[in-house]
Formats: sequence, C-alpha cells, structure tokens
Amino acid sequence: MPRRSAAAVAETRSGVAHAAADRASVEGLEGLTIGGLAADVEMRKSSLFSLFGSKEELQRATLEAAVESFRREVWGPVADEEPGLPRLLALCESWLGYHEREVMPGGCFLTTATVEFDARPGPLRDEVAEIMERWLDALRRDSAVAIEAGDLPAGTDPADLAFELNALAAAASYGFQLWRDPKIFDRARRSMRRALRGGRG
Amino acid sequence: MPRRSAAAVAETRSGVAHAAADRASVEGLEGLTIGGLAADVEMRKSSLFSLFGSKEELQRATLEAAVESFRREVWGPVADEEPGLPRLLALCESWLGYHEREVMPGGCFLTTATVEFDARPGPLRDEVAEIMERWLDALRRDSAVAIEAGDLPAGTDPADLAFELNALAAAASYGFQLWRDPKIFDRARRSMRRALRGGRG
DNA sequence: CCTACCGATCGGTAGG
DNA sequence: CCTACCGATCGGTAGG
Repeated sequence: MPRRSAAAVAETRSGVAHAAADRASVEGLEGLTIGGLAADVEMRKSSLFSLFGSKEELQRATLEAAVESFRREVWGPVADEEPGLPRLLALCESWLGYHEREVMPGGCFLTTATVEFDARPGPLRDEVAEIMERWLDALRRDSAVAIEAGDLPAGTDPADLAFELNALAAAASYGFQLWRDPKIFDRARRSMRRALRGGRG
Repeated sequence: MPRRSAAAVAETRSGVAHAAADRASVEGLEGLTIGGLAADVEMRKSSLFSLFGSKEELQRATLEAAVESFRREVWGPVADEEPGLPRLLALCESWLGYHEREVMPGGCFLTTATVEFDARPGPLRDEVAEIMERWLDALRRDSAVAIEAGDLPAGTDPADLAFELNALAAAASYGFQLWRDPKIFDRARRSMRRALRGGRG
C-alpha cells in the first residue's frame, strides 16, 4: 500500500474546506473548531489538524472554499452576459438567488467574515479585505461600463453604486437569516433596481 | 461593614456591561469570555460570573448596554427634530457620526450581533431580531411621515426606505472598520441622500 | 468580591 | 489517517 498521493490529499483538504465553509457560515470563522469540524467529516481531530497545520491555515482554506462557491454559483451563470447594465441586472438576480437558496446555510459568508474580522488586525482581516475589494471592483467596472453606455445617469459614481449594491445584498442575506421571510429579497430587488435606475418614482 | 447595596451592585453590573459592549464590538458576543472581560475590569473571573449568573445573561446585559449607548448617542441628539424628512436627514448624520467617532471600538454592534446570531436559533437571536425590528420601525415611521408630507416621492414604500438606510449605515460601519478610510462615510452619506431624495441625477 | 476548585474542550504535539 | 497525550482556557461551582 503506497501512501496517499498529493492529489488525493488535496482532494480531501478541499472537501473538508467546503464542509468548514458551511459550518463557518453559521458559527463564524473564529467559532469554527477543529474538533467540531472533525465530527462533521468523521475524522479524528488530529487527522484534520495535520491536513492544515494550524487553525489559521484551516480558516484561510475555508475562506477560499467560500469564495470558490460564490464565484461558481453567483458569477459563473452571468459571466457571459453583456458587460454593463445587462450583466449587473442579471448579477443581482443571481446574487439574491444564491442567498435565497441558502447555498451557504448561515447566509452571506463574506459579510460574516467581514464583520467578524473587520476590527481584528491580522492576516485573515487582510485576506477578507482583499476579497471584498476585488468584488466591489467587479461591480464598479460593470457600473462604469453602464454609465459609459448611457444606461445609467451621467455623473453617477460607479464606486458609489458598487457600495450600494453590496450593502443591499448583504442586508437581504442577514435579514433573511434573522427573520426567515423571503419577502426581504423582493425588497432588496426593488432597492437594487432603484439604485440601478437612478431613482424612485 | 454592611454588604454592598442592591443599587451599588446594579451600578457595578452596568459598568461591566458597558466594558463588555466595547469588547464584544470587536470580538463578537460569542467571542466574549468571562476571563478576558474580568482582566479588563480588574476583577476575578468568579466575581464577574456571580454578577451575571451565566454567560448568556452577560451577553444579554451586553446587548442592552450597546442599545443604550446607541439610543443615547444616535437617537438622543435628533429626538427633538421635526418628524419626517428633517429628522431622517439629521438622524443619518448622527448615525454616521457615531460610527465615524468609533464610540464602539469595533463598529456597529447591532450589525455584528445580527450577523453573528442570525443563523443560530435561541434567545439571543430573538432579542437581536426584536431590537432590529424596533429600529427599522422607527425609520419606517419617519419615512411614512415624510411621504405623507410630500417630502418624498408618492408611492415610496417606507419599509423599503428603512431597509435601504439601515443597509447603507451598516455597510459604512463595517467598510470603515475593514479599510480604515473615513471617506466611506461620504460615500454612505451620498447614497443615503439619494435614497431620501428618491434618485440619482 | 475573593480563593480554590471542577470537567470539558480548545489548539497543538509526538510518534506511528 | 490513527492513538495518546500536553498546557491553557473555557463556563461554572463551593464556600466564605
């Protein structure tokens, strides 16, 4: 019997990291414990520990797994839409749908991680900040295209719009988790459309 | 020497609860530990424990202290403004100022508590949900007055507006904590004004 | 408000 | 991937 190959170990790691993301979306990345996760995946604590080497490395891998899920489920389906307003509108649907289907059982992982680490300097906060920046940048770029194309009022600040859309999606997710009423996604959808249209009336 | 009076004990409790709110705004309500807090307030762990009787009761008192701070610092200064749009505008300033001054060192306590407990059923989640509902209701009521007065577009849903304002204030707070750039409050201010004016252009 | 404890669990190590 | 540990810390208790 040879030792398990590096590829097999990487696969195990990835599976564990995805289970960890589910758990951490509920309990938080800091609330994640190696013992608790080991029970979920039916391994011994020390086995799981040796897969990652430290709790921080497990947290990092968990963040990565959550980003991968988000990218696949939210961005993937709309990546081929026309950049600008058409893709932004499709993205908002995809995004809210992701939270409504509860792909992550505890709601928006990135918001949870942001709120959890925003006031705790360290490598995890830096990683969260970078992920969030990249996401807001993607929103900003499509907003800029939409303004350029005349699909949004001239003078709109694309970064303002990115900030607004992100704030609304996050609030829909935690509001849904808190009250368990999916009508909040309709509310968020109206608010997003208003932001994208540039007004209420 | 008589035993400490009930009033003196209540005062100690209140002081500890406010120190706990500061700590929990950074570490989270679940991350709060009796031992860590005891070091902050220079008491023994068991003394602090006996003040509250359980960790859950300490968490409850901490939530209460945070709400009291928010009410005093955010709502207090604008309570006497004219209900409707004038008070909403003043409230947004007061609210963003509260987060910019970092009255709570870790940012918006209620958002932290919401995101922390939204997916964990139990008495703390119920309490967080009730506090959040009361706050959104206050925003909704002033929005309704503003619409009635013709200061906002007819047909505006006051609950949508409350949702938007809350989403934006929360996002400003965690964005500021994450990036330490106070310009995000200008961004949030523009977004709130737009929401209150009903449009971009 | 204190000293002196309790069992359970934490992250992590040794060694196979 | 396992058994068998480690010191530290957790929430909580007994008794003053």
